[in-house]
Parts: sequence; C-alpha cells; structure tokens
Amino acid sequence: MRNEHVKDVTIKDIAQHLGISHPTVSRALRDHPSIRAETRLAVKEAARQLGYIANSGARTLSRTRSELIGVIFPDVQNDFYSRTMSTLASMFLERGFKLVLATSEDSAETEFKHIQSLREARVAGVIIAPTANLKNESVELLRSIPTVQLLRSHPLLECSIIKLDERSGIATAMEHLIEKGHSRIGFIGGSGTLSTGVDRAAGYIDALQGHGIPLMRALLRQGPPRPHFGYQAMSDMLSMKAPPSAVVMASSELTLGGIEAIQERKISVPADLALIAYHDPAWFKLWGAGITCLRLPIEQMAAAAAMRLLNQILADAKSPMCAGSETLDADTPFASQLVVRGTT
Amino acid sequence: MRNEHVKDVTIKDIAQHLGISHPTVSRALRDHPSIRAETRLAVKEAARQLGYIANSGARTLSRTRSELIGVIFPDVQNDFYSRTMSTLASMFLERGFKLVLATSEDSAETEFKHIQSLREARVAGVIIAPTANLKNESVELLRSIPTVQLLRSHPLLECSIIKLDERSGIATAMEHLIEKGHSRIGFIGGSGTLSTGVDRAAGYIDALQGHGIPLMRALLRQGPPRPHFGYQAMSDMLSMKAPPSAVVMASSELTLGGIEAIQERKISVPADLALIAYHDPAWFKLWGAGITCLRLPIEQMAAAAAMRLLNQILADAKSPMCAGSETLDADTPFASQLVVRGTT
DNA sequence: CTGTTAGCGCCTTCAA
DNA sequence: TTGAAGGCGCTAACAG
Repeated sequence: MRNEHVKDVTIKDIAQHLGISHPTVSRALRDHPSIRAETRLAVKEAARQLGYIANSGARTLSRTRSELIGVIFPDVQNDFYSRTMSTLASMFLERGFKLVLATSEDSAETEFKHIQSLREARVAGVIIAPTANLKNESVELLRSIPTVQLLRSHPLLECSIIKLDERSGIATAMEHLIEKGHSRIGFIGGSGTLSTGVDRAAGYIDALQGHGIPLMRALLRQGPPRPHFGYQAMSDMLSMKAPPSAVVMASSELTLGGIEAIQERKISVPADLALIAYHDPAWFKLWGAGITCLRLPIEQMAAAAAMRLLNQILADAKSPMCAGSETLDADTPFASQLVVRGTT
Repeated sequence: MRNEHVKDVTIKDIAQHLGISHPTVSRALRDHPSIRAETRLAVKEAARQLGYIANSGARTLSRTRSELIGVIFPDVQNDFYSRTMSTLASMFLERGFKLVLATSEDSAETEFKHIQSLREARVAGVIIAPTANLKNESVELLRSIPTVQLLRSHPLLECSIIKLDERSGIATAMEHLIEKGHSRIGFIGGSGTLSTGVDRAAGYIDALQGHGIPLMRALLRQGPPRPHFGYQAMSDMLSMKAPPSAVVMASSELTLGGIEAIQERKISVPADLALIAYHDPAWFKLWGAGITCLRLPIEQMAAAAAMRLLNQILADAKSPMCAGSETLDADTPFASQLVVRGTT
C-alpha cells in the first residue's frame, strides 16, 4: 500500500534535469520533427529514469479535445452490447483512444447525466444506442460532439447511424416459418418507442400481409426488452384458447424469459411450438437441439461504427468550421443471417 | 450534423457577463458555503442561459486527481464481469465518478498499456482482475493509485482484495457429487497461473483427499478459461477408456465449451455424466432440467469492491502521507452458494 | 461574502 | 534546432 505521494514529475522537471527548456522536452516526447535525434533520445531516457507520466488532462486543456470516446449503451449484460464493447475497445485502443462506458439502463435521465459528464470531459466522440425518449437537452449536447448511433436510432439525433435491416431480418424469419406451414405466428418484441421495436414489429406485420395472413392483436406483443417481459408475453400467448404454433422473439433477452415460460408449461419445441429468436448468444446452439435465430454481424457493425466515428473526428479536426462532409452518412444497413437449428 | 465550433463558455465568461470575478462563479457553481444565495442563483441562472459546460480536465489539473475510476477486466463478455460492471457503474455514478473500462484480454501487455493511460488520466482509483503474469511496470504504476483487486489477485499487488472463498465453494460442489455416489470426478478449470485457477483446483484436490479418493492426473485439466479449452478438455475426458461419472467445470465460459462436447457425443446428463458448473448465468436454469452450479454473490462483491475503493480514495485524500490505514484490508472472502438443478 | 493573485502541466505562437 | 512568453479553464490561498 503506502501510496507514495511524491508529486508527479513533469516535463519541467525533465527540462531542469537536462538543463534545457520544457517546450523542447514536450516536442521531443511527441517526436516533433524539428528536434535533434540526440536530444530526443536524451529526453526520452531522462523521462524513463525519472518515471515521467504524462498528464492527459493538461494535454486536453491545451488542445480542447481529449482522447476519450464515450460509449452509451442501455446495459452491458446484453450480449449484443458486451460483444460490441469488445470490438470497440480493441479498435479504439489501437488508435490511442480510451473508452468511457456509460450505461443508461434505458433511463433518459441517467443517459442525460452521462452525456453531460462526457461533454464535460471533452470526449472526442460518442457512440450511442439511444433510449426511446432521449431528452432534448441530450440532443443539444450531442450536437457539439461527433456522434454515431449504433443499432438503435432516435429521430431527433441528426448523426450517422450504423444499423441493421431489421425489417428484412424479421421477414426472413417469417418466410422460414411460413414455409414450414405455420400461419398462427406470434411476435414478442421490444417497445414501440424503440426504433428497433418499431422496425422489427413492422417486419412481422409486413410478412403477415405479404402472405395474406390477418394480423391478430393478441399475437403481437411489445414491451421492455427484458427477460421479464418475454416471460410475461409468452405466458399470455400460451394461455390463449388458440395459441400460436410458432413465435418470433425479437431479442435475446426476451428469449431468455420466453423460454422459461415454455419450459414451465412443458411445451415441447418444435413439436407444439416453433421458435425463432433474434441474435445468437453462445448458449443458443446448446439449448435443446439449438435455437433457430437471426445472427447479427456484431463485429462488423461495431467496426463500422468505430470507423465512422474516427472519420468524423478526423474531419472535424481538419476543418472544424466546415459543415459539408455529409458524404459519410451513406447508411447501408447491415443484414442479419438466418441460422436454422432445432426449434423450427 | 454541423458541429457548432463556437468556443465553450467558461466561468470567466459568466463572470464577465455578471460583472463579478470568476472565483466567485466557481464557488457559486460548486455550492460553496460562503456565497450569498442570491449571487449563487444568479450565477447558476447565467450559467444555464449561456450554456456553460464545466471542463473536468481543467478541474483535474488544479486538483491533481480526476473523478475517473479505471476498471480493468479480462473481458466483458464474461457474464461475471459484465454483471459486475453494471453494479459498479451504478454505485460510482451515484457518487459522481465515471468508469473507464479497459479490457486486458488476458494480455499483460495490453493490461500495462491500459494502466499507463489510466495513470496518465490521473484516475482516482482502479478496480482490477489482474492477468496471470502482471508486469512489474504495472505493479509499479498501480502503487501510486488506490487499487482494489476483484475476484482474481496477484501476489505482487499489495492492495485490497475482494475475493471468493474458491476452495470451499468447490469443496461444497464435490461434497454434493460424492454424496450422490460419484468417485470418478473430473475437474476442468482455469490455468494454474491464475489465482482463481489455483484455488479452485486446490478445492478439488482437497476434497478428493478428504474422502480418500486418489487424484488422477487425467481428470484434472487446467487451461485458458475460454469455451474452446472447455470443449477440448471435456472431449478428452469423454474419450478416456474410463471416463469420469461427474465433472466440475470451474467457470461459465468453460461450461459453454464443455457442454458442446457433451452434446456432440450425445452423452446423457445426468444419467451418464453429472455436471456442476461455476457461476450462474441466466441460461443455466434453462438448459435441460437446469445446470447445477455454484452461484456467486456478484452484486455483493462488486458493491464491496466499490466501497473499499471509495474508502481508500477518501482516506487518501485526507491524509495523503499517512501510511497507516491498513485496517481496511480485513479480507473476508465471499461465499458461493450451491444451486442444485437437473445435472446432478 | 467577494476579489486578487497565482499556479496546476502542457502546448503553441513567436523569436532567436 | 531551441528558448521565452503566454494561455487553456479551473481551484486555492490570502486579502479585504
């Protein structure tokens, strides 16, 4: 223990130690071209010996922008977000950025607080999966930070979006079920206030219409994308007089709850009920004969978001006043892939 | 888009706007006691109107310590760490700290890089699950930051540890299996270079000895705590001439791989093979008739780590030179709890 | 209660 | 190639 509370050594200390000026030290440390190789080496050696540790706060102060990237996700327990974090972490680390993780818990208020403190930290950029009812103040703050929306998007946020083609993903799943002869198909998805909730439900409705199957209100359930709601919705559907013969669960968290309800009632899958889930966490292939699902290109999406943000940050640094580089926003949505397994 | 690159409003601007001095503004903003309520309100109002956004870097500069907490975990895909993150996030947010997440990927080198940049950011504290071969430079750097080790610990790190009683946890699991009549019990755990790997294996060995069961080398497998190794080890064991009748899998990631190997060989559980896993991610209760496991008190551990760190930070702020407050390190290990389900 | 003054550590002109 | 001077935004010590 005993933290040695000696004051940190600064570039001035190094300068003094070497009998030169601090600006020279500063330049040497950053490999500034106009510095003699000799002095550069001497400086670096001295820095090492004295145990110099740069002060990123001070650097930020004189530069106006830090090397921090804020990541605002609803939570990290969700497999999608935690895997995304991994990719983002490695991509940004390589480029000298650090990630600050902020979890909104789907509360617009905590989301706002986070955005505020990220703004205070002068983060270089933000990657966000916004909450449904993003506050105006949040929008306002984000206006001054290069931002990229990932997976979810919010209408008020005028920034790049890296998204999935949710509708056609669900459409594919529906095709699959319909081909298998199902027509009483249920859908359990995220709230209609979330962009993903809306889009996935739309895909479901489209598919039904496309095949002339009437939409039954009781078979379309939307709510908070958490296990609890999945359990609830599935239980409800299973207690109907005429329950569905297949169900699409539009999120892995909902699936967790949905399956619990199914097991509780000892319903056999896929004999009595076919199932398609969204996303493909590791355990899906282990459950029974495997859960049929739509696999999302997580790594690619994360990488795309990172690159997009890096570009924006760069463009921003070059021509801070210029508002023209909107060419980046060619929002080509990513496609999910149907993985057929034992539940259908 | 169009980031408005107007220079940020500072306390000086507010001061000028109000015809007072910046220190007064600074104090008012921070609710300093010796400020007239009237001026405080005026300042806050002006700040709001002018769109003032504090600069945390500048604050850190004049205070020497930021409001950032570094969290260094091997990865966040692991359910244990992602759930811990959630708890830490909310605990620290409430107290005005921000979390910087750094994933080491179990590489001592990236771990070092992260520690270095956290040190450069003058983080207020660090919570870490160290890699097996933590570098000396890392130890050196951490010496000057309040640090708490969580779950894993490293001998060179002289700081608080929040840990689990790994040995007795495994012992409980072994008791359970032995009671059920098993004596050929396999163990698949993390590498012997990890503290958790060592302790859990020790628990296994202890239990065997305690019951006069000879230790068979082939039934004790340790390696990287990832699905791939779990798969490998389980496959090996199942191909033995005399395979075990029960296996303890000492991590949820290993379990993922282990179960895959089991399913591939169509071994029936628990008839042909009993199983106990470590940790209790949500899907364990859904697999078959549920996976028997040791549930870890994640939230409590995370909360304890947070409190411990906060105390250290506080103590550190009060008496920076004093080396005496080691009383905090009463390392009472947490206990895991056996959850009996269908695999035993 | 409030203003003055003086840094925190670094970077960036401008000169030399 | 290097040094001198000034400022980034904020807090703190000391006056008043």
